[in-house]
Amino acid sequence: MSPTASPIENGLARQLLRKHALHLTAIREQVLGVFLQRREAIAQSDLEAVLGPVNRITLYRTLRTFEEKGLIHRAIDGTEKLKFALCHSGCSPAIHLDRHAHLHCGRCGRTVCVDGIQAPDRLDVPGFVIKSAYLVLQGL
Amino acid sequence: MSPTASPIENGLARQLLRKHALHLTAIREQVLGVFLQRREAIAQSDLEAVLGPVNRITLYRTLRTFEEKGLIHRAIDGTEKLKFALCHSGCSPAIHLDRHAHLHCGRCGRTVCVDGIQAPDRLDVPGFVIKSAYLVLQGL
DNA sequence: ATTTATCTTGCAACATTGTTTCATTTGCCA
DNA sequence: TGGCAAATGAAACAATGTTGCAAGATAAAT
Repeated sequence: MSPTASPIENGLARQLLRKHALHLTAIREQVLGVFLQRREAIAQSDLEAVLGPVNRITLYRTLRTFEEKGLIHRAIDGTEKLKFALCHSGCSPAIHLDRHAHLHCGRCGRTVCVDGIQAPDRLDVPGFVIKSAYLVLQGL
Repeated sequence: MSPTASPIENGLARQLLRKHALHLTAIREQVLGVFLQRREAIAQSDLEAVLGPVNRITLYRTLRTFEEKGLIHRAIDGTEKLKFALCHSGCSPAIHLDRHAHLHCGRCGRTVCVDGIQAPDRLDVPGFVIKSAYLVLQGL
């Protein structure tokens, strides 16, 4: 029994996978389960720690596939680690709306999303078209 | 003759190094010269491309030293590459003020700083203390 | 100018992460 | 259930991050 398994998240995970035309496999369910449970930015190494001995390459490709299909997106938090976070409803495979703030804690290393604070969607810089915006706040 | 050498930048570079109690060496002058000349976020691989055959480890440590001493800081631009940008006057070795916007161009890959746009410095999230804030805008 | 203490460099070596190819296995649908 | 497309895992390699240590360079004192 995985420490992250839960009937509710598994159901949601299956729904999501089906919705995005992805095969239902063990790792995908597990990974998506973690994202659904802990609603924060997660790095591949975090997943490996939680899920136990999973294949590194498969996990790598699982994340890329999820990103490609629009289930998750990259979450910038100022660390060197690449993290991913669950997409909200506004995301499509092509365009990721990620204007909300990412709070990165320098102490615990976690990164949580705060929807209340938004990055600006307009700029007075001519010739620059915003595709997406990130707001990263470092603190404790 | 390095393509990045210029008497003005060299002078500034030496000043900066002396100010931060760092030994004056060839690589440090060169690296700082590039930062001074191209005022945008630069990755180690960019520097290697510009400077030619320099020692990878030395360059790595040069950047870390500069960061540690408060000459440069990490610049987040949403790519997986770690980039650095020159510190402004408001930076100290301990605290990097980096509230201004980073515009990252998905086409040319460059990241430029725009001081006019600032990330918020206050939050209505209790228990979270902002140490630094980044605003990343992706576009073209 | 020489010496000396300290900082800096470069080599070697290793860890981690990113990435592709290809054969094999698996999930899904008719 | 059979077949096709998708997904996995092994192997292998590239790129990047990181440290210890000996040798070399710098700055400051003599």
